[in-house]
Amino acid sequence: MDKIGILAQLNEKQKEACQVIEGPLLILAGAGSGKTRTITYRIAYLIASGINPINILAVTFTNKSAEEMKQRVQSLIGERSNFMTMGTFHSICSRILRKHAELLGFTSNYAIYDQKDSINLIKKIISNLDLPKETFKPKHIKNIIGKLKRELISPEQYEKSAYSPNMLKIAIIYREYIKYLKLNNSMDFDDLISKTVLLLEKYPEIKLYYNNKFKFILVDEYQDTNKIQFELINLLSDVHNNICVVGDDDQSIYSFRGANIENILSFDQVYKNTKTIRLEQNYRSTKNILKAASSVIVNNVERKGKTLFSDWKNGEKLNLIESYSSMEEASTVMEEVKKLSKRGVPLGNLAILYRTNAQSRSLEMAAQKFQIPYIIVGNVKFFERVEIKNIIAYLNILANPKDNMSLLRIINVPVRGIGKKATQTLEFEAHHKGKSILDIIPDIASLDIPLRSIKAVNNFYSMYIRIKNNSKNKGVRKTIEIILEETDYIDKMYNKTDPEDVSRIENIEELLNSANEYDIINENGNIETYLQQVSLFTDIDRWKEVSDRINMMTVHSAKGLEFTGIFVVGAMDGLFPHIINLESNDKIEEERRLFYVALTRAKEYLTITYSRTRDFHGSINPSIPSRFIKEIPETLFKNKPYFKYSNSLPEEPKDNIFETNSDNNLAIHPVFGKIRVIKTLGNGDQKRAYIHLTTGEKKWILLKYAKLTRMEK
DNA sequence: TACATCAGATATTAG
DNA sequence: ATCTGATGTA
Repeated sequence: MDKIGILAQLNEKQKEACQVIEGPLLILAGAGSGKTRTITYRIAYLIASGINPINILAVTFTNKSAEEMKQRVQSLIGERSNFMTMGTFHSICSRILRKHAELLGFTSNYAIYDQKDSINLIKKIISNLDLPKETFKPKHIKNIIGKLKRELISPEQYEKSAYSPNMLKIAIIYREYIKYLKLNNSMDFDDLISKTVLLLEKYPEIKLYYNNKFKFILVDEYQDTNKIQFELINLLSDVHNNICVVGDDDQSIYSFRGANIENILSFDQVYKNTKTIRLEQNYRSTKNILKAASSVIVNNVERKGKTLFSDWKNGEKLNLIESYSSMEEASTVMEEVKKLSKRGVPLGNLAILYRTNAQSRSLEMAAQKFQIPYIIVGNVKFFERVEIKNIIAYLNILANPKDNMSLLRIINVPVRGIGKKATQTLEFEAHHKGKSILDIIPDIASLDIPLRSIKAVNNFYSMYIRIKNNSKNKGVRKTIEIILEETDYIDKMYNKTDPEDVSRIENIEELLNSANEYDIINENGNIETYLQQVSLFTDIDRWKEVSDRINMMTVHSAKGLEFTGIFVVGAMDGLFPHIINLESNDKIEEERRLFYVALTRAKEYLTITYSRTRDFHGSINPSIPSRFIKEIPETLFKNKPYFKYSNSLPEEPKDNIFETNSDNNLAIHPVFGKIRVIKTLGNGDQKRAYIHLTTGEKKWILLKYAKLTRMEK
């Protein structure tokens, strides 16, 4: 397709976006305004204008969207597009780092640690330093370290700025953490970007090389970039200044990952002579849905402000459904799903969106009860499942023998008689000598380890060597097969009658399939590149829209997607907006943006549901509808008035608080009917009871809100 | 060393 | 309700 053909398929604003080729360009693209379309056509237009695809860099939010964009550009201008560079910040950086790892004291086969790996490592460091893990919570420390890395603050700098003893301790943990990663030739997610920035800052010739390579840079979802990502793009675009960013300040939802909304809000001040284009025509949603979404987002103060319009029909009004419990809510949603499905909407065009992953449980149960095929995206992430991580750990030590973390993970998995004592000695010795554990295993005879374990370790080592030799140049799938065979993994680990185990085996099979796919696509592939690709893969990347399964995911995962029908469930104050973010206006505004993202995923049908009670730690708490629902004009709803129950908390019963004792534990519960109290916990406001329902089900309830009446035995 | 059992803490979102 | 880590037992 030529330039004219490309432009012919766009509206005026979109055309304009294509034709600004040089200099900084800010595209403010509202929800559903054809953003992806504009970006792909703009890239095609650049290439059609004679720009070499090799000089184009496009940064996307997920690997999946990079892949899709590549396909679409290719269908517009053909095979030439293969020479572009496209990917997420993390994947692009990991490719750059592979080339230059030596300059930073790593080798190109470095391993990438995910969140869990990092936290495990921090846990270990904290216990090695004999620090109390109550004060130094590993997850919290990980967040602090991540933040420091994103701001390029070294442990030494942090130490200098510390104003409390705990901060000094954290500086030490941070220092140890970096040391350990380097010793293991490993990087965490934050390193991928911050080390690339360091590389470009430190080596002007490398910076110049990439500036000349990536003469045209495009960044999607710019509202969710953070400081270090800004820095990276700034460094890469320094010479040519052809930087095009696309985003929507109303959809900035990743501040917890350091996303800085200021990046987009002040882009035109940072980059002089910025051309700004607003895409305000919405092609996705019906007028009613758009109105609802707009009336929510106008309540935010921190925004550039834009008005979306649509030529589409008004469409159906929104559905608002109230339930008593999360189970009832989930069931009602499934009934609605059946209705839409009967009206001809394929299940694959529907999505249920929720604020927290934990909410997927009741939805999953209801889907099973109603026999509705479903797919849950995210939650327990595929590559974080134990069975997958273990096999990946075997691959890791083949690719990067210095990776002690992976070695320790599998040295006794499946169990082979190498216990705590033996691994501790190995670890201590390796640390002492500044070597990796695999390095010192040949000297094991000289260590203070019981003979039985020495034998086991030696057996493990010779197995490792066998796997290493047999898998040379055999492809990833074959390598995994050899690992499974040599370790007798499936037989030793799993019992084929246990349904949990069956699904674990299925996951391993899925891993084999994906490895096979990798082998086919990458003729010159190897374990190292496979691992780097895989460790940056997410569930949304793996997700394939299938026509006959309903999609369930968090609102965050749904970013960038669209569906014919959307169900936003759990729209309660304290859940959405989440209780943790009620403390400040900034945070509530982000929750509101998140709600806005949820609503704007819908094309034709939008249902919002909430429940009067909320499950928490197994107990049931009262709750009220989300404040965001109240920001939607009543007239946009099918059903009104929309609060069946009163808008306040259920009244607290004064007299009927049930106290159980050993000789009388039967009661009548207002919701569950006849129950047996098995045990009670806590006191006063926190008193909870573990009850046995006549259905055989057991659960926790909060006594404070349960009107219970004593019954004779 | 391996496995069972129990107490205690604990869930926001995610590359 | 579920997960983790500590303790006890074979």
